[in-house]
Amino acid sequence: MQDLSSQESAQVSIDEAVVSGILSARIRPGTRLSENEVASLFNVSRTRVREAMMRLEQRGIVKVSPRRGWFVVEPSAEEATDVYAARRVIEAGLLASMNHLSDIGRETLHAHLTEEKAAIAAGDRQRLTCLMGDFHIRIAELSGNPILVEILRDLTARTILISLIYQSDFHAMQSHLGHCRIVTAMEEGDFEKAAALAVEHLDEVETGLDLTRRPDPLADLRRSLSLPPQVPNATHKTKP
Amino acid sequence: MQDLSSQESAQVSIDEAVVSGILSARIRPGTRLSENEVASLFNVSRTRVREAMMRLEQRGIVKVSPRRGWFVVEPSAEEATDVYAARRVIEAGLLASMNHLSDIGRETLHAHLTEEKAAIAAGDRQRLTCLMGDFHIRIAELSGNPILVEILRDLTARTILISLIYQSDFHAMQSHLGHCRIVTAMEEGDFEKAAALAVEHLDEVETGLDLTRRPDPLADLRRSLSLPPQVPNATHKTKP
DNA sequence: CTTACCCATCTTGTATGCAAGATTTGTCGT
DNA sequence: ACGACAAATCTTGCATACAAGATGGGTAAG
Repeated sequence: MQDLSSQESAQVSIDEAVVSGILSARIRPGTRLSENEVASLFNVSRTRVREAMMRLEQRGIVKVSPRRGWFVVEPSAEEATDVYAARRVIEAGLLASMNHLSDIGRETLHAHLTEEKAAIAAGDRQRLTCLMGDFHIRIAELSGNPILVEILRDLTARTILISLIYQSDFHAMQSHLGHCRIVTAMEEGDFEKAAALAVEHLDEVETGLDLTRRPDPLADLRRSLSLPPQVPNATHKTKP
Repeated sequence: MQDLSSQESAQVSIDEAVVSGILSARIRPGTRLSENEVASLFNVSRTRVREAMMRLEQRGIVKVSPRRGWFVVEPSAEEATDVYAARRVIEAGLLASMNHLSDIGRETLHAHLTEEKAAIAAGDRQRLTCLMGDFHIRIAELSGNPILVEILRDLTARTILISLIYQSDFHAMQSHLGHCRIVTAMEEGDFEKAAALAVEHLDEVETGLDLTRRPDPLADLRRSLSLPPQVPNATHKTKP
């Protein structure tokens, strides 16, 4: 996660670098990933970049616009609701299927909640985004099922992209409390309740989205120029 | 699905052909997929075959053995249990999250059960394998969530590979009855019960596996020579 | 000033070439 | 008859070359 741009960048897989960049909210939805640029960053030929992109496309993380380029996906409103629905199904099923919380599991979750609290106190928004997603991956890891972990990791990545598009202001404290409630239910051994809370939590987050927003193709430039984001109707066509 | 070997085979995607071959149990686990051979079958260059293989690998359907070749996966016993566990989680979560069975949904499911019955009557085992998997995909489709459909399709493909390795004799009627029970519960509007039945059903099928079997690397040759399958200790090392 | 059009440039799509490693087969020695 | 060794063959890994399409900028016409 350190020196991706180093010329010696040898063992860092392209796939991991992109996913990690998304999970930590360093890469925004719609970001263009030029085969040539990525290739030179990793000191490999386009071939390997393309292979990575194909895999990432299969995972729903990037998309190709024919002969135009590869872009980090910008989930549509419909896709966003699909992602949340899928997460509700899988995470609820996962929690409901559990019947025991191991000691190290409890420790892991508590450590995570502590980190969340620290990030809230520090006001580190990027780190918070990352942690909020990680929580659900931690839970998946408790199942010990790598298939589910993989699925939820990718869905989490898409969730982060979604929130970067549609979330005007996210209430970190609310999410944190949701996580706390889930963990409490798990500690009580009431996994049905935990499942219900997870569904509720995901509903809350989804409700907090503004799905009427269109992804802003100028976001990058806007940010570079330090302009306020998403002024509703600021096109030049004002001619009364 | 017809003329893959036709020289004019144009619009059939390689990915789909492989997956469809697995879902219909025409391709066995461990089958070698040579880049050159596939390329000439589809009248394309190795490049596109490799791209397809990369995607299929990401989906857990093929694996590459470095500098040796691409092979349809032969899930280990551990992977097999992971696949079934994941299916239990997702399918149970899916059913539990439903609250309504539409009319066309009911029709679709009934039509499917009728097909199952017909295949049992006809004794068409290959078709049965295909239908048994399709049932769960049909249910996923009821959710209208393409993400879940895709996930379950791939898990079903792996399930079929698993049963080809570890299932000595599969009790079609038992599975069929399991499906019938699930549909009945859904028609009663009792989706919690349907979820529980789905878990039970998947447990039954998983229990029916003989996970001590090792995948037989000589299966293809054995079948070609019309030899009895899986003679336990038939190595040449018999020297008393 | 606006609009239409064309060409230079940049992007991916696909094929091909070459190198490195694995496997197999044939041969030789015991 | 058996086992070891070596060369030939086949496999993927990766880079590169070239073609086709998309984009953007400049120019000329209205």
